Formats: sequence, structure tokens, C-alpha cells
Amino acid sequence: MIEIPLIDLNKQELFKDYKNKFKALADEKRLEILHLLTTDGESCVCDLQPKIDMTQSKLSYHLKILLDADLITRTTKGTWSYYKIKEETINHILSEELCCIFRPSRKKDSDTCC
Amino acid sequence: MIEIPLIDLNKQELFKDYKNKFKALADEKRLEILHLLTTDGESCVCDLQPKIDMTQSKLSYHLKILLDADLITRTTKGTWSYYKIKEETINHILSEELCCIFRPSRKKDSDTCC
DNA sequence: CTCATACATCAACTTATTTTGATTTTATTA
DNA sequence: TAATAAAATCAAAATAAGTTGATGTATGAG
Repeated sequence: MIEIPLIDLNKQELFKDYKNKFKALADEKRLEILHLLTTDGESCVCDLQPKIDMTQSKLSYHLKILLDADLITRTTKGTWSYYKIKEETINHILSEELCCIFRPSRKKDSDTCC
Repeated sequence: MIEIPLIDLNKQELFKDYKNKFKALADEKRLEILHLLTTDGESCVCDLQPKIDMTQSKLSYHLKILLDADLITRTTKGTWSYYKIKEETINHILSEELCCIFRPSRKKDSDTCC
């Protein structure tokens, strides 16, 4: 006998993906990191560390969560890891009103900005 | 001696508020509830309960979290509690691409919709 | 080759969130 | 008035997430 799901599976998959992204956004420290990456652009861990008050291992932990949620990207050059906002994802999820906080390309110059 | 915060206080306040909203969104069950309220409009707990597979106390718990985050509103009529999407908040936070999932007024009829 | 730096990862621990079942409150109905 | 129904709340248990300090692994500089 076939069970009919209460809600279709594609939506369940979508919800799971959004849940992961919202979970990654659901932390003040991580919002701070995202904001820093938005204003300062691509940065390495050692750049971020003094700007937000956090130990290196904690910072790496939070960056990994943002990375896994596809909200940022990483490129490694030698012993440095450079992190950058993934605008594609951020813009897909967040409203334009949040633009000047987390959307680099919409920073301050648009009328629709806060 | 005055400490200069690494990041200004207004932004900290903003981040705290966003964190709370993202935290409320960071759960599959709650996204399901929001989606149901989006498609079905204002509903009471007893309407929602059979549609999503959840016990009453669990449902009330999750509704309270959405309510506290200002993502939905409640009106009580007699012994019923009716919950409704708070479009103002949803639209302020989420992108238009998420409209047909969580934004009642943008449902399906717009080209920018998914 | 040795040392310092940048970063990731790990395991133990602490804290926060979710689930469960029972209870309470208020309102409606018989 | 007694019985039922809707929904909120509570306390205990179960899960999950975040923090900490230590360790590992490259890489680059001297």
C-alpha cells in the first residue's frame, strides 16, 4: 500500500534546504561575519579574527557552517583561506531591504536600501 | 575609559532581531506551518493539526515561536485561536523568489515567482 | 632543516532547543 | 450543571548546537 505524503516531496526537499540556510543565519556571530564579508569583501580568517572578537577555532567552526549552507565560498591560497559572500545564494533568499547589510552589490547606493 | 565597540550598537540590535527571526525560520516543521498558512490563509490549530502530522502541544509550541518572532499573528475567537501570516515581516525579510512559498499576496501570479 | 604562522579538526564539555505526555484554562454543548 | 473540545502551558527527557583547549597539517620564511 502506497502512503500519500501530506505534502509533496519536492517541497519537503526545498524546506530542508531553506531550513539549513536559515539555521546558518540564525546566529548573531555568523550574521556579524556575513556583514563583515559584505563590507570588507573577501577576507581570510586572520583578517576576520581581530575584527570580531573570537578565537580561531570558533571562527573556523562558524565559517564552516556558513560554507556548508552555501552562503559563502572559500578559496585557499597557500596557507590562507579566503572567504567571500556567495551573492547568488544570499540574494535568492534575502529581501532587498536587507541588501546593505548582507548584499555587497546593493550597498547603500540604491533607493530601495535601508 | 570608554570602550569602543568593534561594531556599532544599532547593528548589534538589528542582528539580534534578525537572528531571532532566522531562528524561527530554521525548522522544517515551522516552514511547513508557514507554507500552510500561506496557501490556506488564516487557520486555527485544529485545522492545521491534521494537515501536518503533529501533536497539539507540539504545534502550539512551534506556533508560539513563530508568533514571538513576529512572523505570524494570532486572533482568538471563543475557544479557537486563528493564526495568520504576518506579510509585513515576511516580506521585509525574505526575497521575492520565496514569494509563492511564504508570501500569500505574491502567490503564483507574478513572473518573478518561482 | 627548523621554526612560526594559518587554519582545520577533534573530543570533552556546556548550553539551548525540541519532544513528550500530563495538566490547566476557558468556552461550548448536551 | 456536567461533559466535551480547543488550545496553552509545564516539567522531564531527549537531541542538537556551541564552546573550549589541544592537536594536526600544511605552507612559507629564515
